[in-house]
Amino acid sequence: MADTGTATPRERYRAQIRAEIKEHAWQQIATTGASALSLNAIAKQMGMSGPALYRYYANRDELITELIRDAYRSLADTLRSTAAEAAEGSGEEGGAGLAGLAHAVRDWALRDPQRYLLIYGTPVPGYHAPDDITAISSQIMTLLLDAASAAPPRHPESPLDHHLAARRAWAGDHPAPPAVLHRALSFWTRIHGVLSLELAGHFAGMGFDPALLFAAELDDLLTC
Amino acid sequence: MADTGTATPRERYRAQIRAEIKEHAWQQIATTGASALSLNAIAKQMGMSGPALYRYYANRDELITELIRDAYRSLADTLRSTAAEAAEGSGEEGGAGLAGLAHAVRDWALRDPQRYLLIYGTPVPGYHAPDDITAISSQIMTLLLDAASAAPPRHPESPLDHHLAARRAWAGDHPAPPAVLHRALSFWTRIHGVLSLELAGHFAGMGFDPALLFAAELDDLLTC
DNA sequence: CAACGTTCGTGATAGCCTCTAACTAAATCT
DNA sequence: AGATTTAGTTAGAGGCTATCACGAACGTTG
Repeated sequence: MADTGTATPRERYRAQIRAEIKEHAWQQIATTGASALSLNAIAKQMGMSGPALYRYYANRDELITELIRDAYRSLADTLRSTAAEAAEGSGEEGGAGLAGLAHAVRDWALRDPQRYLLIYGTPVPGYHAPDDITAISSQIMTLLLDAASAAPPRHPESPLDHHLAARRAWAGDHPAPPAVLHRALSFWTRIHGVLSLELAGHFAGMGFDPALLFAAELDDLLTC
Repeated sequence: MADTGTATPRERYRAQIRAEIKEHAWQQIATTGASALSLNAIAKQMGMSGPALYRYYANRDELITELIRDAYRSLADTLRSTAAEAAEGSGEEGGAGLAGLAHAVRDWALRDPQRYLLIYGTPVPGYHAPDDITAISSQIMTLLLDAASAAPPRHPESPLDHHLAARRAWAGDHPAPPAVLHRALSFWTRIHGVLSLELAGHFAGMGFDPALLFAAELDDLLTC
């Protein structure tokens, strides 16, 4: 994560403490949620006094921003390697790429639900992510567009397709046709819809298996 | 909301103060999010000292729970009247009910995004809603099932349908066939997926019109 | 090696928060 | 009118974020 190879001992020590702080932060977020994250509590857990943490993070926001950045990076890495494996294994099996990405996202999210919700959950109204984070999120979008390009479009072009064709700046310089832009967006929203309701516990008392609903949603998305 | 007709003056005064507190709370939530809700700040806004509020709400959690309850009630009322209008206007126009509900949900959510996110956004890990709130949420589910029943199933039965047929307790005593249970769940997850990403601001920098994506998603949901 | 500047961690402190407790004043009930 | 319930106050405990001044450890450099 932080290259501890080439640096002064002081910088290596500093990087290690920062990493240790983040570990405690993740642990705390996993159990109490991001809104209850306490720098003070982390400091106590690490055996030092409260204000000491401010040597490593200027404030609570900066720590949370770095957690968000790491979460995005982790998701992007996961999806990148999933896409690479899919491209290697089967030559061009339309939709297998998207299915692989879908399951990779769900596995990643279930591994630490609060980490997913830190990215895609309720945002704090004032917060604006720095540019390098939005860059990672557009890397993720590119992966989705690549996978969506492999699956052939099945629908006649919708009014949305024309709209997207004109406003395709968010796709960067990706050469996907309008139908693929649409397909990637729809994939994103549908996966997020079923997954976020599961993570938020809205299926908890209902008795059915969320994995089956996810699979059905994915199947419908790919074959319909 | 609270029946101020039949009660002692003291009870009416109390109910009015509680309502006033909630109004300030909603205002605060709309601008700073639910996690930053401060009883102290509300008290100051109302011109009284901090601890005075604890005469009306035992603690912060109780206030937030009541806000969640009111939000659910408001959404349920909105959808109920939308469903009633749809049933009255056009006799049985398959899918018009679902489309009406979808737009009603979106309009309701856009009117106060934080109110939607209070219900369907990131939950506090420890929190468990009281029974009367889950009762309202199952009323909403019943409205969805009613509307979904009107639209004929277009798909062959999926493996999920069998699963849902066996575990239909969450549908209460609703006589919907398995395909309709599936349809209602899919409607919920898809509407929530596109809507929650919009409300969370994930489409903000992308340039396209979220309303068109919502409409396309709804159209695909109904016609496919 | 010794002096120096940098960095780390500390306690003290301000200001915010939730929430409790003791007390006063007002309204209601008998 | 007197007794009781209730509303609101201040004081304060304990938590939090964050700043500041200070001493102690560290690395570098003459």
